[in-house]
Order: sequence, then structure tokens, then C-alpha cells
Amino acid sequence: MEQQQPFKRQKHFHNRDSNYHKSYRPESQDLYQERCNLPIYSARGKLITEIRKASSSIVIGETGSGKTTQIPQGSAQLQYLLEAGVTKGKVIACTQPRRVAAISIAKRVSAEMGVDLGSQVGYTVRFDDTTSPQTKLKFMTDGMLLREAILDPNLSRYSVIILDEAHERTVHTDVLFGVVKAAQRNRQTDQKNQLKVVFMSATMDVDHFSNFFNSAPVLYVQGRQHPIQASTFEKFLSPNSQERLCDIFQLMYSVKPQSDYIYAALVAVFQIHQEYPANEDILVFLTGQEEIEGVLRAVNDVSKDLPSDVPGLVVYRLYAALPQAIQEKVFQKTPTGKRKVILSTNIAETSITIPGIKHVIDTGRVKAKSYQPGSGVDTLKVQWVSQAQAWQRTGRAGREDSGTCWRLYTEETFGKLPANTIPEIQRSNLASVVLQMLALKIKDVFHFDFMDPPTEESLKNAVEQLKLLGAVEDGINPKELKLTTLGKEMVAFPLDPRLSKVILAARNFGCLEEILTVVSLLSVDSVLNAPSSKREQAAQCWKKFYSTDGDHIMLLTIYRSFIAMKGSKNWCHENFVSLRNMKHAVEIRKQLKDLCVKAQLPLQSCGRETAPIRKCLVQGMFMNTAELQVDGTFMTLDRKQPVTIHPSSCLFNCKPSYLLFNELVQTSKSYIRNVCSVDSEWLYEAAPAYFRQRFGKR
DNA sequence: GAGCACTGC
Repeated sequence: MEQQQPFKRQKHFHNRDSNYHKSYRPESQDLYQERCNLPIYSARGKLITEIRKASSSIVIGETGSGKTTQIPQGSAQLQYLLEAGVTKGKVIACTQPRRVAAISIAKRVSAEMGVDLGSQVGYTVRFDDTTSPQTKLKFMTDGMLLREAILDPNLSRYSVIILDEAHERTVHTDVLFGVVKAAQRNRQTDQKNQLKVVFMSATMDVDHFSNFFNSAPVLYVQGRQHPIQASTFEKFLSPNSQERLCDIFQLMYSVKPQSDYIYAALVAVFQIHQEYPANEDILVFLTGQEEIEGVLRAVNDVSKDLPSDVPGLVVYRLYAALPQAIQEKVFQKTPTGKRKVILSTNIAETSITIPGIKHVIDTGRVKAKSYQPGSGVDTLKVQWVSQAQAWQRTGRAGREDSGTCWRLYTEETFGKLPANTIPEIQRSNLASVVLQMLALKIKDVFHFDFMDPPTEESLKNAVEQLKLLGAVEDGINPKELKLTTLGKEMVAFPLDPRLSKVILAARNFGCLEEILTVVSLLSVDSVLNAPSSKREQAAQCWKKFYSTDGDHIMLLTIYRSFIAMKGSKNWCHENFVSLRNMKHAVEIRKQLKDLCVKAQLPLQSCGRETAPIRKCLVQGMFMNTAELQVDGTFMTLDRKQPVTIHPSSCLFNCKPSYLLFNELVQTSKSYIRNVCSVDSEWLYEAAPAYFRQRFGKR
């Protein structure tokens, strides 16, 4: 029996971390028993032996199989055995796509091993590092490991690298795939310095993974215990009670296509409500804030008219922009005799786990951003989910017990959905990725060993943008690229390269203090946030922050007021400013400021002047500019695309001759957000060649 | 006159 160690409470700046741990804080005396009950526990020894034999291996197992906590621990014990010989002094890294996961798993594993968090077991995430020189097992975000790789491309501190949740295919994990493969190859010749790699994933794309990793052996971990029975529903037909006693997971498809998935979701909620015991909670997947607010009203309206003998409903919303306190309500215990209904975006797919969900309603839709390298515009559209995503949603029901999942589309439709979601790297702007790759000494980015390569056009676009910024130039070999002095400086900042350039340009305009604030606020979700019921009042209130120079100056005013009010929660509340996002901006600003000090940039202020700030923004964002037309509309300078100032901007209804914008997103129209007015002279000064070539001499 | 999903350094 192992030693028990109570959980140490760690203080985090982000209070957003707290709710995720709620479902993950078992009593320590139950810990050992809980571990023994994990599907993986009995097979653990055998798995570790297999992992020990192969230089790379792939572990496949569903969420809840225990692989995330048990494999790193098993590897750590293996490490102790090997300590004397092969891997002395080296560390085992285990990466996660999300910081909350890295933190809570580190806490869990240190408790299971009976050691203090921060001693042999620790975690490293942005703004928070609990590791120490004794740390042997380190949980971290994938982005953090990628950052470390820039300083040490062979990852020589590590003996084993475990990439967990590899099926999620974040940009960071995808780049790491190639990086660890290269590091492993480079370290192969030295017997005492070899790197072992373990990829852990849910059951998808097994062959694809194994092919990429030189036919690495695939090890399976048993997952869900409930057999799944699929059937269809006509008019929300309920399965009979006899079947339900058989511990079978019911998967239901719609017989006919649903023309209105929102209406169908509403009907499904009330059908389940009438057919199933009131203590069984429902989770509904919808696409966005507005949709969720609408369904919330509708459910509440309908439930008012329910007969008095039908149990009541308690409806909760769940989406990322929702204030923390309201998000946490989904964890509240439902009053006896009432049913909990949660209306959620795909935040509940992976990021937040709500215990006790018995029924999932899947509309089959998701709102997703897509990027076309040709157009340079991001679009935000409601799309069909992939089959893998549908299964992920299904898996949110019946985690402790059997459950049901209602797919509001036909089995035929499901069959036609793409098997997997397109990896993020194939639908993102790669400027930042390419800059990082060059810093990792990957000179030929076009032939990098990607598991699923992005299009050549997309890579070319990124290189083009970096050249425009003066970060990258052609090497001696025409196929190879190299970083310029400026490019090397830009790599230090965890920002979009355009914003890194803006920060570095501030040294020439004497306004780094202001630029740090503006860039930090541009890096977080909108700090202006109001509940829909108080929209008018909020809009009126925000007018006192407005600037005729634009949103960037408005953001600066908000930040200054926030600091003057000493970060007062009340002030935020009264002014409809998001305290959570402001705190996040403060944290980012501190990190950026530290990096500036390291880079020896002078921390100067331009006082009340705004021109230096706007000139400085132009240095990095000159390609994101629009010109006023004779008819009063705006047109982007580079692609001559008609755009509209977003109504949330303080320059909405204003007509400056030239505008700089931070974002162009197509929803119902092509909107530019976060805009400020600039002088045409500044544009030519910032990028003479670019403007001369494109628009001719004035 | 619109309403932006999610994550990360």
C-alpha cells in the first residue's frame, strides 16, 4: 500500500482553473481503491514492458481508461530502475493540449505517488511553474515543450517524452510530432542518450499514426464498459424500460433529416423529460452564445406550461465567454425531483467535464473558424461536426453508468460526415508556426516531416508575411530560409509575429509602456462584456472610454482606469468590463514586459500623445489597412476587399481616410475589428517597397 | 447596426 498525501492547494492567478478541478478532487483515502478500479491498472506492468522495448510506441485508450495518470507513473518507476545506468539525471515529460489538464493531472499523480507537488512530480505551464531540480516527471502544455525546443532542439533534458491527447491534433502537437522524431533520430547514435517517445491517443487514425512513427507498435487500453446499441427514433420514441436495465448504451439516430436543429433540440429535451426519471441530467450541444440564450428562453417558456405533475427543469448555460461564477453553476447539485439541463457549446466536449450526465443531445453542428490562405480572411460559420467529434460528444454521457445519446440527424448523414476533424494546422495562418520552425533550425519548412502537411500555398503565405515584416530572408541555398536579426528578436515573444514586430518597433517611437498595454489587451478576449439584458446600458457606459483615434486608444484608456481603480471588482462590474480578461491581460503584460527588459528595450512612455502608438502599430500591421472610398465604404488596401467597421468599434459610423485593423472576420459581412485611424504617410514610411510595388508612386 | 466556437506560448 502506498503512502497517501493530501492535496496541496496551489494558488493560481486564473480563477478559471478552479472549476475544472471540481470533478477531479477525490478524497485521498479513496485514491488507491480508485486506481485499482481503472481499466488500465491490471495491464499496467505489461504495457510498461512493451513501452520499454520500443523506442516509440502508441497507446490507444478512451478517456477514463486511466492511461493519462498511469503510463507516466509507470514510466517514472521504470526510470528509477534505470537511473543508475542509461538515463541518469534526465526528466520524463508528459504534454497536454490544455493547461488545466496539465495542472490537475500533475496534482493527481503526485498524490497517487505520495510525493509533494513540485518535488519529483511537477508541472510547467505559462505563468506557472512548480518544477524543481528534483523533478523527474513533468507535466506541461504542448506549447511549453515547443518553446523549450527552440532553446534545445534535441530536447536533451528529457529521456522520455509522452505526447498525450495526440488525436486532438493541436498546431503545437503537430509540430512536436516532427520535432521529437528529429530529436530521436539525432540522439540515436549515443546509446546513453536515446530518447523514448510515447504517443497517447483516443481510438482514431491508428494506422495513420503508426505509419508516421516508423510503424511503432500500437498498445490498446480497455475503455468504456457499456456495450453500445444503435437504433433510430421516429418521433422521439423512447426505448422500453426492459432494455434500459441491461446496462446498454443507447445511441439514437433521427429517422428523417431535421430541417431546424434548434427546434429539434427543444423537442428532444422535452421528450426525454417526459420519458425518463427526473434525476437523469441532459447535456445539449449547440453552436454559440446567441443560440444558447435563445434556447434557454424557449425551454423556460415551455416548461412554465407543463402539467403540475411533471418534475421541474433547471436550465444552465455553458460557453467560454460566460462569467466564471455562472459557468460554475453547472456543477451545483440539482434539487431533488428536478432535472438539470445544460445548454453548451463544444466547451463541454473536452474542456469541462460535468459528472452525472445521462443523456446527450447532439445537434451535429459546431461553429468553427476557417482560414483560406488565398483570401486572407477568417470565416466563422456553423458547420457539421466530424464523426470523431460526434463520438466525443456521445462519450460525455453515461461515464459512470449507461446512458443515451440522441443524434438529431440520420444515420445516413452521419455516414457522410468526415471521419476526422481537419487538423488545426491545415486551417490556420502559419506565420507564427513558420517563425518558430525557423527558430528550431528547420530551414526547409516546405519539406518538414508533417504528419498531415499544410498546403504549399498556406506555407508560402506565411513565409511571404514574415518577409514583409523583415523577419525572414532567403538563405544561400534558394530553398532555405533564415531568420534576420529582427526575426531572431521576434521569436522571444509568445505573440503573432505582427504584434512582436509592433513591440520591437516601440523602441523607435518611445512608447513601449503604452504598446505593452495595447498588445496585451489585443491578446485576450474582449474586455468589454455585458449580459444581453443590459446591452443598451453597457453601450452607453462604454462611451466614456471612446477615442476618435480608435479602439486601440480606447483599450489603453480602459486599462489606465482599471489600474487607477486598483483592479477593483466593483469598478469592472459597474463599467461592464470583464475582470477575468483584464487580469489575464495584466498577466500577459507582465510577461511581455519581462521579455522586453531581457531584450534591453527602453521602457518609455509617450504620455498623452497617441500618434506614436498608432505609428508603432503601423510598423507591424501595415498589411491590415483599409481606405475610405468616395461612396463612404471601406476597401482593404492589399486585396481591394470591401469591409465594414464592426458595430462594437468606437469608430463605428466614423469615416477616417485610412484605418488599421487587427482582425478581419467574415460572418454576415466582412467585418474589421479593433480599428484605429492612421495617416497615409505613416504607411509609406513603414513599408515603402510594399506600398510602392502595390499601389505605385503617389 | 452586429452579436466570436475553442485552445495555447
